[in-house]
Amino acid sequence: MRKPEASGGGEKLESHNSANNKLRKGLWSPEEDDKLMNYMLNNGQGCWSDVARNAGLLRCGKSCRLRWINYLRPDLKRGAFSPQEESLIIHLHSLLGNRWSQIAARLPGRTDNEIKNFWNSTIKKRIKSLSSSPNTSDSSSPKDHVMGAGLISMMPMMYMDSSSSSSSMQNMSSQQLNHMIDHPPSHVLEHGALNMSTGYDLNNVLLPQYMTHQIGVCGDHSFHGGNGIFGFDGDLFVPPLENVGIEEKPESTHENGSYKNYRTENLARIGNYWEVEEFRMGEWDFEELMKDVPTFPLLDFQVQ
DNA sequence: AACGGAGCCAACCGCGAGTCA
DNA sequence: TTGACTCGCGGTTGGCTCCGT
Repeated sequence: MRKPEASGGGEKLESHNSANNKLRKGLWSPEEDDKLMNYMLNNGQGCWSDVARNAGLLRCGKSCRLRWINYLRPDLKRGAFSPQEESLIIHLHSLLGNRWSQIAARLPGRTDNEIKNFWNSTIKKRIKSLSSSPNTSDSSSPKDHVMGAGLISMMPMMYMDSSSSSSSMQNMSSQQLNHMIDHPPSHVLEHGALNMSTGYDLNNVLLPQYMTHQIGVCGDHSFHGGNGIFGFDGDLFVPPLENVGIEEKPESTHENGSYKNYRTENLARIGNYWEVEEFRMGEWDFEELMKDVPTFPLLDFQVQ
């Protein structure tokens, strides 16, 4: 947190304005929040520097925008991330990398800043701590199929080429691991860890393990039954992205289309977790998938 | 009770992209 | 085409809170 201060700065160009010497920085006071909230509710969003001026705030437009988006917006969801949201973030991060705004757009009520902070603190820390766990080298270990051990075996492997070995992952320094977590190799972003047709061995550890953990993460939290984020209906596993707005595509499109739905053959329950004993993967072309990204439905507050 | 370290998270910063005159 | 300006994004900072000693 930053202490409120009455210094200039903020937006580059606004700093040219001598009046900006009075611009406030740092934490927002309740009075400022009230002013901005009232203005936004009455007038809607316009030019942010006008918002700042017209609302009677001694803030730069940029600061007003940030405050509105990250804190005052009425549709914001408060509180801790649910297991489903956590799983979705991990999944989306594996697809999108550090594109927090795009990830946030698929989590109603959550902001990019919130997700970024959550990732950098909670998830990254968890991944790191688990990476030092001796269990993570044995992908066949049952421990690997439950929440916790799953995250680390999932994340780095998603970023690995199938020719890489899990043991080489273990030899990575934490710095290297950090960098890889933050910056997935380009081949992952370009071709996608989910591009089943290019070099990812679907029949062994990589994706089965990943999918297992998606399930494991959810545990009893509404996964089974199809009402959760990761809907599960009969033996058809619905890819999470579909549930957050990707144009639905028929299952039979794998020849010319972009992907085919996952299909689980058998689910085995291990304690509170579900494990996929065997399932098949269809094709899911990442580039095709990403073509849809800009066309995802906007959240309500974005459509104005 | 006091202290210090670690973690969290609100907010800032710099940059690139888009728009318009 | 160019420059001024705004917007939005991702990375980073640093103050507050929590927790262990």
